[in-house]
Parts: sequence; C-alpha cells; structure tokens
Amino acid sequence: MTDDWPETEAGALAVQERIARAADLTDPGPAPGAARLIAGVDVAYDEHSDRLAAAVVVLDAATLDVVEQATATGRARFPYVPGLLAFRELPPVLDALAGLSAAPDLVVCDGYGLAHPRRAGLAVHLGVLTGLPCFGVAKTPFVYGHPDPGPARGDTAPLLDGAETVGRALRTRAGVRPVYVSVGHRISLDHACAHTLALTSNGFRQPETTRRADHLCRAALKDAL
DNA sequence: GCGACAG
DNA sequence: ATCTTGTCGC
Repeated sequence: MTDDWPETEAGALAVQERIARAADLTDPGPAPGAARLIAGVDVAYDEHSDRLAAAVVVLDAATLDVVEQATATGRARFPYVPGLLAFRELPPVLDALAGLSAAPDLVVCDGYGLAHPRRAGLAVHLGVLTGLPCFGVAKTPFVYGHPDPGPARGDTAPLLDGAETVGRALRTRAGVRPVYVSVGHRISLDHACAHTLALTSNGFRQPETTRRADHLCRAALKDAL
C-alpha cells in the first residue's frame, strides 16, 4: 500500500501536490447521526530507536463504546518535518487500518488537514489514500492564527489564511485551550466540528477517538519493545 | 538571513 | 512525539 513511498523531501512535496488536488472538499459527508462507526488513529514513538506503533480504535458513535481496534508496529521511514508529518505517520496507520474487519464511516486524525501550508495535512492524505471521510483535530497551533474563541464549550474562531477559512479553533471544554479542527476529505467543516463536539461529550478536551487510540498505540509500543 | 514549526 | 514532579480538585 505504501511502496514507492518518498524518501526525500522533494519527493514528498511532489506527492503532496497530487494528494491536495485529489482531496474532495465539497462532499459534506456524514452528519453526526449518519455515521455509526467512527475511527480514531494515533502513533507512538520510541525515543531510543526508530521503533513505532500505530493504533486504530473504532467507536460506536452513539455510545462511544469500542467496537473494534487494531495495531501495527514498525520502524519510522521518514523524519519528523513540520509540514510533512503525513509521510512519517501514514505507513503504520494504514497498516493498522488494514487490520480492521470493516471500514469505518469516518476517521479522526491527530493533527491538521486543510489548515496546512500546501493544503495537504495528515487528514487530507489519510482521507485521499483510504477514500474515507476524514478530518483532523490538532492540539497545538501550526501555521494559522485565529481570534480568541469564547470561553464556553462549543465556542469557535476561524483559522484564517487571508480571507480563506481553512479550519476552526473549537473550545471542547469550558475555560480550556481550544483544539484545532480542519477537514481532510469528504467532510464539511461544520460536520467535522459537530462530530468533534459529540466525541468530547466525555468531558475531556480531546475526542474520545484520539484518547483511545493514544492509549492503545502506547501500550502496543511498550509490548513491541 | 532568521525564526517558527502538527506529531 | 518523549521525559518529568508536584499540585489542585472531584
């Protein structure tokens, strides 16, 4: 699935150009209620080697209960370069996804989608390569600033690139730093934010999907060492 | 030229 | 990403 993977930054930039062009940014995708299986993906790294572990956790959207999960371990094939995160995280994530018995209706990534210098963040890559509706929820600012969202859960502020809205800072918990939502493929920003709020009815800042995937990939990495 | 910079 | 100590609060 990820043979001909770029080895150099120049190669990666060429792939990104193709990915960005292939992204479907017009399909509004599933609204909350229309998606039953929502998957979260994450990757953990060993600090003393190039070993890594990826995890996918599929939740029942209505109850947030775990329906299925899968992991994959391997070695990093690409360094961490801001703007090229997809080339580091995608191979293990795709391997983990291949372990599922059924494709989810929607995938939530840890990181950015459209709100990326070349409109090609992790969520765009994952959506295009799998064909699945996909969006990203990042924990820290990247390249786009924003006005301050209000203090209440659900308050938002646009992530702006000039006059273009590329994402949204979304307060998922009152008085706590917002998360950064941006679409990847086959999902609207409104739907992505609505899903993010539904997935944070757990009282935490981060979506339940990413929390579960984060715990699972850490455990998988520990076992693999 | 220099700094900033998802995970 | 990863390491880390204490601290506050339900």
